[in-house]
Amino acid sequence: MSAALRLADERGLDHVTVEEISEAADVSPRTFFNYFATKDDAIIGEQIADGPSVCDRLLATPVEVPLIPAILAALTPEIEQFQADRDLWLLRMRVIKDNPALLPILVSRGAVAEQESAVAIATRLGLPADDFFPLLAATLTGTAVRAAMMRWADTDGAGDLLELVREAFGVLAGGLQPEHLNPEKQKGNR
Amino acid sequence: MSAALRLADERGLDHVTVEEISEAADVSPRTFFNYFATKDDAIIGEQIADGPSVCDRLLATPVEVPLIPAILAALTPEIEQFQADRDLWLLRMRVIKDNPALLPILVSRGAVAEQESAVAIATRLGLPADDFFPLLAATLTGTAVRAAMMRWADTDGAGDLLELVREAFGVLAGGLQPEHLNPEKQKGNR
DNA sequence: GCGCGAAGTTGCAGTCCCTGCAAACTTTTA
DNA sequence: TAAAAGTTTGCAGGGACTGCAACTTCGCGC
Repeated sequence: MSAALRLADERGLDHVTVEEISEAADVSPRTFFNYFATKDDAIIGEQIADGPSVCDRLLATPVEVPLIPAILAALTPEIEQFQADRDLWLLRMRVIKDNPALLPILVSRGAVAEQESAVAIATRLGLPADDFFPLLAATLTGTAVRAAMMRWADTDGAGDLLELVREAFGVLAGGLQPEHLNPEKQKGNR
Repeated sequence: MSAALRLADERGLDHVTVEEISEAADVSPRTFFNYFATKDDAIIGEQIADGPSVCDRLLATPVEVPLIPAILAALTPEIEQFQADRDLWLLRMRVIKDNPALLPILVSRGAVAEQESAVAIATRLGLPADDFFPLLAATLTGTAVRAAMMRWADTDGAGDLLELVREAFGVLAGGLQPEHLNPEKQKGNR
């Protein structure tokens, strides 16, 4: 994975062959494919295998807690994990940004987790499993997290990822009003 | 495109080769690739080449109109176009649902348009082009539209797509409160 | 140390996606 | 009717990916 990321960052993903990656990693190309189904998978990584744990945490949160804070709380440990693997993720996001074909793949990985989250949200709210709202809530919050990560990567990890996610959730909770952005910055302005 | 959709629907995308598609369409495989960069492109289609027009309409809407209604209005003609090509899109969405690998591609097509919309939103609100909010608003609304389309396809196009999009935007505007869903249905309940 | 089975690694053959190039073919224009 | 412009096609080839069978590696009881 590191070999793939490094080479893709240096030369661009399509100018790197699986043969080169495997050579850099000291394995045969065949072995590469024993671990990654596709070349792209070596860049994206196993992914936020958080599906289960996020859902578990979401279900464990008391029902009194409003939806958005509950989701945010359930997500927090994952976010912190991202920050812990800061360099890995910044490199990964840079490569993804330079190879737009990868972004959709990143999204689709989240889609599975979102599907599961949707079910958790439905049970939380006592809605039928096939209601539109839980799905919508899951995909929208997932998008918010992803946007925050992009933003984080765009600023080279200068800001605090968790804070960015909070901002994004704030906008979401506030009904997409610009005023709800950057609450802490606006505090300083008043 | 129809040949590709038909065959993919019948057998599953990975059990159809480009050679078969081109044969069904009475062209050579080489010609296929003159029109579609990838096999997947034949399924997804040229796509919502609405990028420009949606932005234009958004910029043309008076600034007094709140953001969400403005975006909804700018989107409406496209949505209606989807409904007009109902069968095409329902088939397409079914194939996409059966081949999850395609979903990311659909998303990425929208991503370009979203990027442009973000700029339009920024100018509309008088925010700097690199502000977080416009990007967030563009990706969130894009996600809402996509979720509505999925929902529409899931119900086999039974409901009204535009109405579903309105519901999704309502949830978005209402800060992700379940109460904001299905306003017209709730009317009947009161 | 020695067989032995499980697990991991590799090579090979083959399919399919996709590309550049140049030759044919078709249509338009003069 | 001949040249120009636009399309379609075949061909050669690179690279992703898979199934299979052989080969190494490693731990373990003897």
